[in-house]
Amino acid sequence: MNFPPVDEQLAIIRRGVDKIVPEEELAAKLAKSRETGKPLRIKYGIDPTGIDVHLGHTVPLRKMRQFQELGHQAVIIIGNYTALVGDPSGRDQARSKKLTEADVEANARDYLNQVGKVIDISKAEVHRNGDWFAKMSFADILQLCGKITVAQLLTRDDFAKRYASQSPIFLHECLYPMMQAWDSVMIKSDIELGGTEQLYSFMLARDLQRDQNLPQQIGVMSPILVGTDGEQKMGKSLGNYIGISESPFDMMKKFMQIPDATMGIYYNLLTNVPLDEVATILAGHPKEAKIRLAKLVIAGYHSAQQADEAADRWQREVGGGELPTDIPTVTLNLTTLASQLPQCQADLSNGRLAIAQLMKTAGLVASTSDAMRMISQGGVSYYDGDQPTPITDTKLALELKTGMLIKAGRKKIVRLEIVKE
RNA sequence: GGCGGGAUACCCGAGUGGCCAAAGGGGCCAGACUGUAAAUCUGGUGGCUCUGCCUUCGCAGGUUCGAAUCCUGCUCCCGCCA
Repeated sequence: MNFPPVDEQLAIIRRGVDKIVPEEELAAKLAKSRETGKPLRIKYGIDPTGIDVHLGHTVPLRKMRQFQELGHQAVIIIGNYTALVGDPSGRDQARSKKLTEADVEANARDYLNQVGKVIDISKAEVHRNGDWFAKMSFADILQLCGKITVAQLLTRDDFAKRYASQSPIFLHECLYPMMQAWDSVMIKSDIELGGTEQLYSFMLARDLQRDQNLPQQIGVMSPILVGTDGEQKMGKSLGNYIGISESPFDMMKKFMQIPDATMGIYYNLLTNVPLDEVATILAGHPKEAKIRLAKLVIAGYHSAQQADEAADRWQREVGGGELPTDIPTVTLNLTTLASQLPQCQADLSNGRLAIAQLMKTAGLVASTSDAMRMISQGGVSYYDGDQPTPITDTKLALELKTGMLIKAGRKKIVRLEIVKE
């Protein structure tokens, strides 16, 4: 195996990385691997808790990919056993829901599928930590526990906080970092990838590796990726994420809405564009820079062609104000509608419907009050042909025609299909 | 166990008998501007068969012509003491 020179490798590894601990050992490890021709074993562990992989998750995974491209060995740990515990990292409270083994396995497969879009899974080793944990006896576990003190555990920020505030810390949660560290022993990792919040577990792994007379791993920790709001950590619950399984166009729209100031971080962490080139790009027009960023990332999960198409479509439909190409159709059955909306029967028998009712029925708004507000603010129009007709009368009884478009606000639009029976 | 404070709309938070569908801020929605970024400005933000009507201020009851506001009980939260 021929590895690139250590300096070159270091430059690639360091990019976009927050902390390398201990940093001074990294060069030596790389040098040794280069001399002996032995690839380093790069560990990345995840808990199969049902993850919809988004760009935030791809940051360490991309780092893994880079290691693969440098010739090192990717080792993915599926924490099927640890998933039964729940990672306490960064949590102020113990996790409540417990997963079944079947859930965990299904999640694991789904996860590997998604991960394969970032790393070369065919060249990666995949282990499930249940393979070794399930075999351990209680005596084995006790022995392992004997290597960690409570004081050590309490150096963890999250545990310390919970302890101080007298929130419960369950014993099985205390074992979580130990298990994660033991994984490193079992697979003889040289480098572990993860977020900065993993520092404690990474260091514990070093202790256990030393205890087993193994070379100690180095933690390579990525920063947290901010979400599309540019402020908070990308995550599902905040709705500020871009999922890697989303359609090119959906990704495109989300990319174009990130704050300008966030582009630099995204370029750094989500692309391989050399950093000096990134500086040049960012010095140019922000819109162009954003489109370029979006295309680069989208191409990685779809294809360059699809990325271009998504960008063109965005220019037309969003930038250019053309009607979208994927307007959903709403079918209105006048007969059933008449029974659902008795107060509108007279209008319906003439093929008409009060605009607020129409908007609510079509799912454009949540309530008729909402519809009324939007109309009075000039946010609603309809297309009976190519040109929009603004609606200003909140009580308008619109004559319904199949093919007619109703637009509410900038983003919502539906096509009507009228059925009479 | 004792003492005290609190629970208000998506969130924070004002409101201590009528002028309260409830100040203010955040968020969100619509409009203007624009590169659907940011910033800024305007309006809006319980529901409805909407110039009016109905429901909401932890839960249940009571006082009153009238209650988010007063009284009683209950639930939950937070401080301080034991």
